[in-house]
Formats: sequence, C-alpha cells, structure tokens
Amino acid sequence: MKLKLRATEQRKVIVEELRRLNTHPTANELYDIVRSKLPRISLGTVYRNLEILSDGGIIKKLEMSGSQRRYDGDMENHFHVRCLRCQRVSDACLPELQQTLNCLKEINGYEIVISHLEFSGLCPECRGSVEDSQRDLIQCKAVN
Amino acid sequence: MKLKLRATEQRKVIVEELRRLNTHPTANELYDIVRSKLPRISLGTVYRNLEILSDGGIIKKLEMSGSQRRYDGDMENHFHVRCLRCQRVSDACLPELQQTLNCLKEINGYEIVISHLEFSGLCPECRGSVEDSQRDLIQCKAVN
DNA sequence: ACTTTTAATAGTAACTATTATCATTAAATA
DNA sequence: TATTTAATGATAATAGTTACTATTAAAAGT
Repeated sequence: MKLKLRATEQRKVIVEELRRLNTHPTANELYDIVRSKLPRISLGTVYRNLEILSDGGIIKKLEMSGSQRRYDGDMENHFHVRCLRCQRVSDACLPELQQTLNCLKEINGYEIVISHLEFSGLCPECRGSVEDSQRDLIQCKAVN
Repeated sequence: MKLKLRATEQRKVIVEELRRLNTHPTANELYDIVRSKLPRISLGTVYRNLEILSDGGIIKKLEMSGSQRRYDGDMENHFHVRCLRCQRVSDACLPELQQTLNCLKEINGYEIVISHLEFSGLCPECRGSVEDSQRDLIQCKAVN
C-alpha cells in the first residue's frame, strides 16, 4: 500500500519553483514566489506540500539550528553554509568530510542515522561590508 | 564598560542546576527543576537568564536543527547526539573531527565562524525497544 | 457519462516556543 | 540612607508552524 500523491497544480508549481531556485527558500518565501503563478494558493497548502514532498523524498527539508526552516530541491548530498548577517544559505561541497561522516555508524551506543553538519559565517558580500566592530558582535553571537 | 551581571538567587540556581544536570534540558524543563527551589520564579526569568548567561559565555546554548533549544552547563568543546525517538541529547567526544572542523576557515568565499556538527540516531535504550517497522519510519523521518 | 470515494484545497483558528513590555522589587553604589 | 540601576514576575505579543473544516477536484467504479 504505497501512498499515492496526486500531481495537483499547486504541488507541481511548488516543486518546479523550488528546483529552479538555488536560494533554499523558507516556506514563506516560496509562498510569495508560487503566488505569482497561483495567486489563490494558501500558505497552509505550501507548508502541507513541503512536508509531504520531503516525507516522500522528493525535496529536502533543511533545519538549520536556531533559524527558520528552509527547503532545497537539490537532492544531491551536500552541506550548507549560512551567512550570519544576511541569512543566505549556500551549498558547500566537501566530499571527504561527507565520506567521513557516512562511515560513522555508532557513537556512545547510539546507532547514528543522520549526521548533520552546518557551517555559518560571513558570505563574500557581507565579508566586505562588515565593520570590525560588527564582526566582533557577529562572532560573539555565533559562539553562543 | 564591561557588562555587570548581578548574582541573583534566580541566576545562581539556574547555573547551579544546569551544571549539575547532564541532560541538556530545554528552558521549560529547567524551569520545572528550578521551581522546586524557587517556586515563584517565572518562565520569562529562566529564558532571560539563559540568554544572558550564554551571551556571557557562562553556559552553552544548543540549537539542534528542527528541535527545541536546549542548554548545557558544560563548556568543554564537544558534539552532541540526539535520539530520534526519545529526544534525549548526549555528549559525543570526537576530537579528531573537532580538529578537522576547527581548521576549516573558509568555504566558497564564506569566512567560517562556526561549524556545527550534530548527530541523530537511536540511543541505547530505544535501539533495543524499537520494532523493525518503526525503525523504517524513524529513518525515513530522519532523512528529510 | 454518472456516481461514489478519496485526496487536496483555501481559509482560518490554534498551538508552541520564544521575546517583549512594564510596573514592582531588590541589589549596588554614592 | 538615598539614589541609581538591574532584575524580577506576570502577562501580552510575536513568529513559525500545524490542525481543522467545509468545499472542491480528481480518480475509480459502474
């Protein structure tokens, strides 16, 4: 009894737009984008579908610690870097690390199912524009 | 002009209890525990102090992705493992990995400030008691 | 094609974790 | 002791997310 997902217009547009973007949008951001194609879609529908689609392995849910949930249409294995200033999320490709983590199957008696590695820092744009004083604050904030 | 924190009774008990525990409690869990010593303390005070104390580098804030915030009185460098079934959080000591991550100072033009590695899986207790069918669901849930 | 069954939708209310506000209290300093 | 400042308890507000419900649309059965 495999679950049957209907290919509704809403669902199709959500996946389509998510795949087209490389910005790892939040549910709300995606809602705004999808609304330009389907003006009557509701936020609840976006949330519901993002949940169903990620449960079904069609898209990826990114739960970055201490920040809003984001979604990714790219199912290839990769890490993410978040900018502590502008909150943008980019891809980070580090195959050796990925390999190391994949091999870690047990820690302290725990059976490891997922290892989630995330990086935060300053993106190229913010790096340039951040004052030294601000830099201290950002790093301070980050360490907590 | 260094900030001056008063050693109030509330603050002292919060740190004391957090240091005593190795369970990485949520604000609410800690609130319940602290209330047995200070029955009139308010949840807001607990939240406020946890924030101030982690800003001040006295305790650690754990923002595990997709789950409630937790706090740790142990300031030594270490990772954490979360049980996907009972949500318990334990320490994971992996010095080589820690070392590797500390060396990663730049990715894709980002200046890396923090690398946050977290593991999720099944704790020793849950490992034993989880049925195979449930195991599939847990892993499925986890992969998203 | 028509009926029945089931899934999905829009709209909205509810919920949970966390922050902010504010009048009052307590601690530190003068 | 008086004054200043920080912290508190109580509560309201917020943000992100989930749940509910009546309605609509798709699929399956006849």
